[in-house]
Amino acid sequence: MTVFREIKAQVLASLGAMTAAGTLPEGLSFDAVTVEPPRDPAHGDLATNAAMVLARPAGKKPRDIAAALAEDLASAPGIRMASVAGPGFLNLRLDPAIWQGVALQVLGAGAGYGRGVPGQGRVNVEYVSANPTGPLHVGHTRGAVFGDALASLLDFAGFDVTREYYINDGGGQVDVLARSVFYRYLEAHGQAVTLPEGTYPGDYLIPVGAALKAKVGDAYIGQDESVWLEDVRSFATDAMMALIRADLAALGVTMDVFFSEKSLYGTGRIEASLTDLGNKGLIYRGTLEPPKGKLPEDWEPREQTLFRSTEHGDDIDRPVKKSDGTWTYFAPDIAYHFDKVSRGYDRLIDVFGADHGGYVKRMKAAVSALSAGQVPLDIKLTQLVKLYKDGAPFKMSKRAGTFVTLRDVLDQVGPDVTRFVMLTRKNDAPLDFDFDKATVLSLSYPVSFAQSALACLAAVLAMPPGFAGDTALAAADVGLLDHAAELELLRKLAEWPRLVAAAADAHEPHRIAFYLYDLASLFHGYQHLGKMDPGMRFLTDGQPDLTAARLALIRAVQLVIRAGLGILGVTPRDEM
RNA sequence: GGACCGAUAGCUCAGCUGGAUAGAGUACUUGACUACGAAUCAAGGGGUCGGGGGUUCGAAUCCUCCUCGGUCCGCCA
Repeated sequence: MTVFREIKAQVLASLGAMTAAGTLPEGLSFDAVTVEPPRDPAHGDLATNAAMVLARPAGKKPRDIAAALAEDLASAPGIRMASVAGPGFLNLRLDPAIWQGVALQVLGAGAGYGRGVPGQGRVNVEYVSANPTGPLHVGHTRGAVFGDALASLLDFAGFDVTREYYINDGGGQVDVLARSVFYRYLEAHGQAVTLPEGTYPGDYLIPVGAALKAKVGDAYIGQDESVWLEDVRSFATDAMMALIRADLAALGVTMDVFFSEKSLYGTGRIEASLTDLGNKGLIYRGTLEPPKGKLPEDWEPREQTLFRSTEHGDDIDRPVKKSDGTWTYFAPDIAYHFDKVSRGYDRLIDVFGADHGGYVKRMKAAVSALSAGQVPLDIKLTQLVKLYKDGAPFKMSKRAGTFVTLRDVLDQVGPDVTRFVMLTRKNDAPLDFDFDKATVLSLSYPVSFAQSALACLAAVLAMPPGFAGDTALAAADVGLLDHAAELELLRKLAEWPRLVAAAADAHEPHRIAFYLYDLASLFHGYQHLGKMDPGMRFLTDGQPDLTAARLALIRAVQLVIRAGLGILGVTPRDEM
């Protein structure tokens, strides 16, 4: 039972009593009633808007309701004072024991403090899903970090999470990859080749060509594409996926499932998913309206096989077959999501780059249709990463050789800073990533801030003989924690479970990062008091009870910071 | 022509899904350490929340119309 739920229950009980006493009319909904910490701590520990949201339906003045509620709550256990403020806020000041008890709650739960109860449901998070045609670049990194942190957050919140990568190995781009590797293969045999336009020029394919030579010798030299294409494609795709997995591992990302698009072809699975839609009357032959505005030169109306996605919220119907009868890219994606739905997930999450924004509605429409509206799909778009160097925008170009890979970023700033920087903002806001700030000024980044708090905590907690162990600390007299700074820290710790639940619900891992920053900041302030005033040091000579209480508090802080960094995938460091 | 996302302090970003006087970091100004880690702390200045209209007790947040920036719009995935 968290503090917030406890007090909210008190408020609801009082409202119920007021209804029974006739102060409030019967049948009011209390759904809109919130009990939250006010923005300005001077207003009290908690505030409720009950009077204001009930005023209109009850036909009473907000301040009158608030006054009556205050009277009823004044005698409630744990509430020291209730006062009406502003237009009808009811500010509550709690018995300090309520907050002090939080330290013991944290110690009791240990690393699991704030963790949601298991059994929230099965959720599939698909992220990265970069084409297997080259190493990950900086744009993929954001999706990777975001998806990974979101998955960890949901896991912490009590969901059963699958982390999944969709390998786009079924389209034309892997044929291009195969041909590119074939040229490198010829090169490895000493032939002078110039890479034609439209192939992948990257150096990373040179060793793949050499590896192909080592595997097949000269068997493919002079042979027609029909002989080698399929084998080289498969060989090259495997090589690229090995590269990508290594990149992900360097970033600290591990997938549970790699799902191959190719596995959907020739097995009847695409057909089966479209049959399912067909049975629901959502597949038809038809001709799309030409796009408004600039008309493609070669536009002519053509009959195609279409998915009636407008039935499920899309703006126009979408083709699943090209005019030549082959599948569009949308068709295997439908089959893939059909597969995910049929694997029994309660909810699906896709993390896409911003360039897939136009794809969201049709994918949601497909999942809505395939699952008969039973499985919600949330699509999180990560906006582009704008690179800066020396304060100026840094252009990424494959041709100019200024292509910034995930490896480049990791080599410069390391995985922890990369992750934290990318997580200290919302996924749908653009991100400016400055190499200089991340390198030269990386110390001022929040990650270091949180890390330095951890280092300090570890140093202090390692020091005192006789206080080691959470069981010893759990016996501390936390009633001694009555300083304003201590109560502020306790209130922040009390928020953690609530924050985790809200962040998981909103699919917003960045809230964790900001919370950790705030918590570390409060800790630094608290720690500093000891520098000014010897009486405020953690280890107080001759006062073992006070020392134990303060160690219990900062041990709780340590546990929460570690748990939070764990969710973000940042390595907690006890030494800087 | 249309869809989606963004616009908050000089700069980089939060703002707990409608709450009270809009907050951090950074930069700037001022002050505080000879080590329980200054990789820190305290204080100060800095804002028409892109603009107009609307909804209500109350709007940065919701609805609507504009402006600017980004992404995308049948046979690339």
